[in-house]
Amino acid sequence: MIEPGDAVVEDRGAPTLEEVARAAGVSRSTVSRVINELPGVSGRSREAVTRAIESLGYVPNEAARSLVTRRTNSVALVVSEPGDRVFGDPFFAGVLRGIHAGLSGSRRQLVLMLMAEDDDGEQLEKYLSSGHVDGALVVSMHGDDPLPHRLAAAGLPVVAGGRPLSGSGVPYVDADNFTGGLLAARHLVATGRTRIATIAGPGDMAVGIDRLVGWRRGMSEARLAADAVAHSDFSVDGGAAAMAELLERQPGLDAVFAAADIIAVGALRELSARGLRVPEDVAVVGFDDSVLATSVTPRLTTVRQPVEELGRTMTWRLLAQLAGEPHLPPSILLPTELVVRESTPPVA
Amino acid sequence: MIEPGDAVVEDRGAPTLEEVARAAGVSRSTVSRVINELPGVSGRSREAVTRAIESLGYVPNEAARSLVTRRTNSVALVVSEPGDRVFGDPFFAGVLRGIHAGLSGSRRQLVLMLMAEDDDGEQLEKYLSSGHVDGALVVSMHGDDPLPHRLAAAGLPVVAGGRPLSGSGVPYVDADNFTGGLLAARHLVATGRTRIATIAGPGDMAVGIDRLVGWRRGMSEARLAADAVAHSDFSVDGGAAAMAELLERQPGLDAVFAAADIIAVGALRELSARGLRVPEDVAVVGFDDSVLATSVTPRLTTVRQPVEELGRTMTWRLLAQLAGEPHLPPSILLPTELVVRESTPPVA
DNA sequence: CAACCACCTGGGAGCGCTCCCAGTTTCGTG
DNA sequence: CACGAAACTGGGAGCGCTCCCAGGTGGTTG
Repeated sequence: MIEPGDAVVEDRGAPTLEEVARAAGVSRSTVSRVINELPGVSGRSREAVTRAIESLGYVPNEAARSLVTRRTNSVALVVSEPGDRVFGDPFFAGVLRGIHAGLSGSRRQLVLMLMAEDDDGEQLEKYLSSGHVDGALVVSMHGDDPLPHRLAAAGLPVVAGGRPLSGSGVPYVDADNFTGGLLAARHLVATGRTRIATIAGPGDMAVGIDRLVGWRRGMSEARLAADAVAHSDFSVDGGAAAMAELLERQPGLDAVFAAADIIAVGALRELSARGLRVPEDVAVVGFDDSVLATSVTPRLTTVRQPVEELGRTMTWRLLAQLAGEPHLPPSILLPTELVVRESTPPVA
Repeated sequence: MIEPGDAVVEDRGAPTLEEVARAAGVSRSTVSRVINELPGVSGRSREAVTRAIESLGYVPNEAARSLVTRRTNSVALVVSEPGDRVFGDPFFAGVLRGIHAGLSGSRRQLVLMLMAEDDDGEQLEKYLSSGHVDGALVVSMHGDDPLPHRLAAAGLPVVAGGRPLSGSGVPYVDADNFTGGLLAARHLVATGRTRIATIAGPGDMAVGIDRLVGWRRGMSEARLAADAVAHSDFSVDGGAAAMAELLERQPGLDAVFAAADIIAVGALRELSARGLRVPEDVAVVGFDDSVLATSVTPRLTTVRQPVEELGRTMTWRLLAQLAGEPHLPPSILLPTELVVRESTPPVA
């Protein structure tokens, strides 16, 4: 109960534009101009406003701003995978770091959206395509995921991380996996191996396919048979199983290109279990140049992809699109390079 | 140029409440009531509104709503660490999964905020404490991080993941690291080891301290000296270096408790490099029960902590607080348990 | 010195929603 | 059958901001 005579304490909520204006002795409009760094404000006013903002600790109300500008100053990072796989993956960690770096300085927030296991994306699609975010970065593991395309079709600016298998025209950023596979094959050939196998990634992912195709190309360049192929998911156990399968089929193989370091680790385990020495009996090349590559013995020759750069580039591409920049490349391939270590010495 | 006579196409933006109301033949208010599941709407109206919403594909404008309710329906996940460490860490991945699970069904978005390397948190603190999110989950690696406390002091509901070192009263959820360390020590004692060392985590983190203190307690229970202590960060190399240090100081040690599986992996590497066999010469216990524990040979005895549960509990605690629930526990400790594998057999 | 322009400033309108209150209808009861 | 209560409904106000336009002020020019 407020008694007459009580000092009614002023609402101590966040200060508004209006209050800043009053404190600075100018109008709402002028404060707004200062905040948005628009021209047409005298030095004197600008300074008064800046001081008032400082002393009141004013922070613009994003909701109010968003209501009128129809921009949210946020972009979504959509991970369309049960999450188990993606987080904890050093590859993804690097991408995320790149995204963050690319976003810093743009005053935009990152809204993380994980696809629920039981969700068909309906919910998510509706949410995203109805103005809650300005754009979306979609990291799909499975290249045939329809989500990126559907979001783009709904008018939301989208950049995919990794080439979507369905050539849907969604702009994407990816590492040059084809060249990576090619480099690996060429390197193994150059070291003198001839019975070269590969453990490719899943056949329904672009990474799986592209690296495999690159390897095939390298094999055919050298006129070697390119039929020792096994597939594996990105896990140690998967890699081990695939290695076992290859050894059954091709007991005499002398080299293997694994489509990921983690797969290579599994291969190492299986080779060791069978008493095969690396690199003396079998040379091994990985992919990623993750921390794994240098943690195992022997340290892995591997194909390095610019992970952080990938995240940064995705973000740049999206922000540029949001800024309405013309002549943006529809998609971008980042270079991969071979890093030679002890797992692939030249044969004596 | 719009010529007179041109059919001016109606703005095809997202439909508004007003339009839904018109389509359903009711008022704005009634539609609002339906959307917010408030009582006091006849079945007939409710149905008409539902149909209209469906057919127009209406999605509420969060900004407008947020402007008046002063709620944003989003919570921040603050990772106050350069990110390099945190993402890619399977521990964090599990926590994140738990957070997501805890959030699903609450209609709240997760806004990811990584602390920039060069930032002192000023920016972040200002942003967070001025109404941009309803609450924050703070995952700090370093326990003396002032951020959780400062956010809470600014009036933002905050739950910390991991015990903040400065006993600032911020509610937190953590694994029972003390008991974990205790269990590890007791187990090693029970298997017949007597010269037991530990590689603790960093001394400025609660995990480092609590696990160490638990181990010390276990050692003193058994009237064993608890002075073979080295510290390490959470990395393979750090673990190896610490192991080396311990072996210099205590050449005859027969067991080591590493405060993390990744540290244990480093220890294994160093032991192997020095020709010491695990478990014959030295028994090893890890912590986390991460995928690492079962990837190495021999598979590690380790202390399991309920990682996903941790994330879920943090989220639950925060949402409960936001909902204004009374009698919330200020902080919560989740149980840890020992998982025995081949790295710690009883001595013959 | 009138006329003009460039520069700056302030206030009104309105973004889409929730909340409040006043009205209207419907129903149960004496 | 009248009356009050309960159930439902609709419109106004206003959240804090941006955008637009109508002014005001000063300086330059013919």
